[in-house]
Amino acid sequence: MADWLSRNVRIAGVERALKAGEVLFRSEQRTVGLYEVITGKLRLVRVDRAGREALLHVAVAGETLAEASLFAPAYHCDAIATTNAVVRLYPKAIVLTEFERNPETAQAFMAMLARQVMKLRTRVEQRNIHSARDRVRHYLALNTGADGRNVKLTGTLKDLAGELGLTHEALYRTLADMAAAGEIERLKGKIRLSKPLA
Amino acid sequence: MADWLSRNVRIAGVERALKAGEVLFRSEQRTVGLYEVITGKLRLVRVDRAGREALLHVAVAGETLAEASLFAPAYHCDAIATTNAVVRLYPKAIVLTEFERNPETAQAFMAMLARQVMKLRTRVEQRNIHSARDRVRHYLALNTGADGRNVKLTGTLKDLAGELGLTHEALYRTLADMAAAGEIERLKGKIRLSKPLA
DNA sequence: ATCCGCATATGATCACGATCATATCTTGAT
DNA sequence: ATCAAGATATGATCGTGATCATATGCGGAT
Repeated sequence: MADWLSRNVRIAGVERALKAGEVLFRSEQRTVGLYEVITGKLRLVRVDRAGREALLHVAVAGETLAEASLFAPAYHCDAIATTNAVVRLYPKAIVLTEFERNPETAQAFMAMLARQVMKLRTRVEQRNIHSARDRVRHYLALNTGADGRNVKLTGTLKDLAGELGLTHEALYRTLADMAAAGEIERLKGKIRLSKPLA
Repeated sequence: MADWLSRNVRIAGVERALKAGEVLFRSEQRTVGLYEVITGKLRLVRVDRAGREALLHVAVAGETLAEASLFAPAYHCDAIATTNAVVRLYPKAIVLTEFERNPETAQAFMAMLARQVMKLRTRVEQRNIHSARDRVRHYLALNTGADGRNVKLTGTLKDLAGELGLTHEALYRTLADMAAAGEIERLKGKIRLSKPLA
């Protein structure tokens, strides 16, 4: 994570611990930089005057957050710790001058953003699939290893369910059904497709 | 659209017309640059050996496409015209040297990518909302004008339904219900919230 | 060895959005 | 003025994923 930033930037990172519920920044505040989530969860929300929150994103450990703040004078949403959390701040001025001074860093950052865009577009597309089974198939098809047969599972099935936009129950059932139908094989820490596709 | 690129880059753009079904590029091919969709629709897919397609994204007019190709030696998916289409190619070398020569262009590009990431994250979050009504509420809350009361509708309701990941029928019904319940007012080309939230 | 917390299941029920069908209204072209 | 195509509705039915409940398995802490 944060492999996009040069050593110069990384050493300029400032860690900060947040208690659950604590506010990292609020809309309209002057931007100080972008953050990396080290541990815990933050939520990005837009809040109306009545205090209702509209959820924009939940950032978890390893993710970067408020990238657009580099190019804007003020934040456009609120960031609030959902759990106890630790974040690392990369000050705007340092990052931007590093980009100017060292085009390679700038390119690495662009590449990281471009990859994220790709990934997110794919996820949006995945959510257009209504059938749980087809959604799982879509995920498996896009995550097979080089052999086109094995899909390594990182994290728990519950996490995967969240990533797929399914309830864990639905995922458990779907996987059980697919295994019963002989479509997949369930191994320790991975899933194997019965008929490889690559 | 493409307001991120400097004049130098824009004039280097090369247009190309595609017939429906025509392939723009295939996975593994050497990258020549990124594209902007001028008219029509392209789909980005990953194809397995059996010829099955896994849809990654559908790019429509105004969108940019294959941004990550700037930083990779080969494409990682196939791009196929779904309709007759016109695209404009911005050659990799020109774009990249422009980034080095003119940091402002680089920053504009980064900013564009960062905004896209934001937007896509928000959309993914929106898709986590299951109730059609709440999904519409989420959309309205995030798209009110400065007065916190009016939401301008660009395009048709059908388009909006697609953006929300609902069928048009579901959206029509939901809007009708919300209007009947006095939650919203339906004006020409816009929707007004009965109780403003900002 | 025991206990606790959480992941993993699986069952029963239900709400709700998808789907298919049909009708009206709007818009633009000729 | 006429016509066609597409957007906007609205009705009826159905499938399936969400929800609530309950049980078991498993790993880690003490």
